[in-house]
Amino acid sequence: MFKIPLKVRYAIFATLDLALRYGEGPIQAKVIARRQSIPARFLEQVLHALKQGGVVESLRGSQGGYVLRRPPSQVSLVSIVEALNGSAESNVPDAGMNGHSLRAIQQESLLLTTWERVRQAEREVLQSVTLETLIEQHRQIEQTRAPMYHI
Amino acid sequence: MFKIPLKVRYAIFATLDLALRYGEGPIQAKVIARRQSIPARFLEQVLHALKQGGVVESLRGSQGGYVLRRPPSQVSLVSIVEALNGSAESNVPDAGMNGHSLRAIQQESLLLTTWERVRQAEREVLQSVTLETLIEQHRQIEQTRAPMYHI
DNA sequence: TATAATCCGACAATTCCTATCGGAAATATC
DNA sequence: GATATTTCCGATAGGAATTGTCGGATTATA
Repeated sequence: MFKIPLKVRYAIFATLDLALRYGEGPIQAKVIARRQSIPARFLEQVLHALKQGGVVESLRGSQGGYVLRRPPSQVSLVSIVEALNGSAESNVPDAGMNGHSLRAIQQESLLLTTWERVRQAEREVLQSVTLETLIEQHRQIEQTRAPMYHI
Repeated sequence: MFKIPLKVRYAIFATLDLALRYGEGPIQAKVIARRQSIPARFLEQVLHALKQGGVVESLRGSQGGYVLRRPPSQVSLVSIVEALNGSAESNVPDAGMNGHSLRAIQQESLLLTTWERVRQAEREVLQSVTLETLIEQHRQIEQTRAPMYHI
């Protein structure tokens, strides 16, 4: 239905990178960018947004970098996605609503109700997936594939 | 999480307009556009897409117009949304995947799995809502609000 | 034939996404 | 304290998607 914005993809890969090294001190944006093939300057912005959203912590200055604010098992994808959307994401078309009839406004609010349910459904799925979940799945895939290379 | 594209909003309002007059013969795009405050020329395109998606039927020539292909209770929002997206909507970044490591590809497919679940969740909600559902809700809102105007 | 409608492709305007850049602020290290 | 390193912040450019317009072809009614 809806595409994954590149921003979100980058954010997940970056946090996944941090998760794999959780507890080993801060990691620089530049390093993550190289490892994950993400435009460095763009990733800076993404990480900054993640910081504002409380997903990561930043340490400025030399030897600085980024760290997950909580263990990978506590970081759900919904927190990442919402950090990037500024968690404002008002879908209400307040502007352009001038001169519309009461009927139109009611139709509008009706639609919003439905869309709210859609968003809630999205949230529930994303909330159920954490960075640890992804890492775990990743490991399982590798384990089942590894034997195949030996045949 | 995700915004409602205007296209989709228009499509729902248009089909809702058709639903309210289901069985009364074809309705012209121009008429719907006026009633729903939608740019007429743009609505034509939207209705055309809805026709390709099998949601509406069109009757060309004088006295022509559009008709729902099925009764309002049989038209779910998912069919409307998918009609507008051409139901292709591949989210796979096949291009730009060159030179990526196996690890990156696995991460990618991992993400796709999760996103597939998100999309499925969206679909389920949208499938559960039909034009009749919306009309019914609309009536209920009006009924509960009507008494307030008399106070 | 005249009129009214959809159909179809092209295209313009606008908004959003992606990406880059320059420099300011903060911090560790020497 | 000086220097190097790194995040922080705002501006902005390029491109893609969305939104909207237009002209005329096609189809059907009367």
